[in-house]
Amino acid sequence: MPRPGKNSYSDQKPPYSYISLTAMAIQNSAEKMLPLSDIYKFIMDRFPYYRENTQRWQNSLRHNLSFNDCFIKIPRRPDQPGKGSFWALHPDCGDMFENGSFLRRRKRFKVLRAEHMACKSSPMMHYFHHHHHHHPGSKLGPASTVGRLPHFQGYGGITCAQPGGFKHPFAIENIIGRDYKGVMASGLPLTSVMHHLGYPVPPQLSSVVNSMWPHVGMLSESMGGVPMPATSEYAPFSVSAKGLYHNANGQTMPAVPLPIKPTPSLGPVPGLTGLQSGPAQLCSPASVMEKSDLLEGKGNPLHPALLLS
DNA sequence: TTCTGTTTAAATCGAG
DNA sequence: CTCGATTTAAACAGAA
Repeated sequence: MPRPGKNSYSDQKPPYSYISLTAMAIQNSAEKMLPLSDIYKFIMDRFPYYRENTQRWQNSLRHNLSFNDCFIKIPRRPDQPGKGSFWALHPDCGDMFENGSFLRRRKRFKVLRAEHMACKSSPMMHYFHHHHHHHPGSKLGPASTVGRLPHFQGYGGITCAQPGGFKHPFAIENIIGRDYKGVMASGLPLTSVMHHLGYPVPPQLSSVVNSMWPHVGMLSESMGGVPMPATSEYAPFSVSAKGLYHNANGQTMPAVPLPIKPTPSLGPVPGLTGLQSGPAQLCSPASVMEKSDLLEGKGNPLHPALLLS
């Protein structure tokens, strides 16, 4: 039993890596994306250990955000106040936490230089292409490993912010808000809707976007059935409605759905490399080689902390 | 100025 | 022990 006043087990360093902690925070948010400050907040709120030496661990945290490709930056809309971008999980980092240890991943996914550079020059284009790639045709389908985020729901029945399953920030629901069903039913082109809502929709991307959005919805596939880890050191905590952003109409309005980071591919994307234009100015050869990529592994689910009480 | 974000380098730790 | 993931430190640029 933890003793009040004294250091208790809860003050010990949590058995999670910064990557895990950050992902927990992001996953816990309604929009599946958070500004840096909210990530800090999330961690400090439930892990007393991180209420100290903030300068140190926050620097490490930021390093992780930048260094790991599993985290992507999503720009704020001009009308959204606040500093910095929103951080989200890369759609393909689904198995990141299935490696038996929350401390470290088993291995990292290496990306080919060509693909890396390709995505640098045109993130959005690459993003869509990338996803188009492992989607429909795949033998694996929606609930398959690729293109889905892991079991965040169903932890011992403890609630998560998204009962219906994970909603990627780029998911249609998060882009156009809850009216999306009506919108889809209306038959209006997605790009029209996006444009109407103020999202930039490059003309040359229209066709791609329109064909892609419907599929992005598969990311919200719920896993469920994930057993609660035996270790209950870190009790569940409650979900606070963070990461929610509204426009003047009170409608949920996530930031611009435009990934900045390169989106590593899990496989070849035939015929797509020719679509980008211009050099990859943001992509230094060194970083291409060193940058970590998607995570891979298997084992367990992210856990306890995710569940708030 | 403080906060964000990127990057390099080195130390540390775990798994095999 | 080695390899590679993670952590820590630190320099630095840029935005709010």
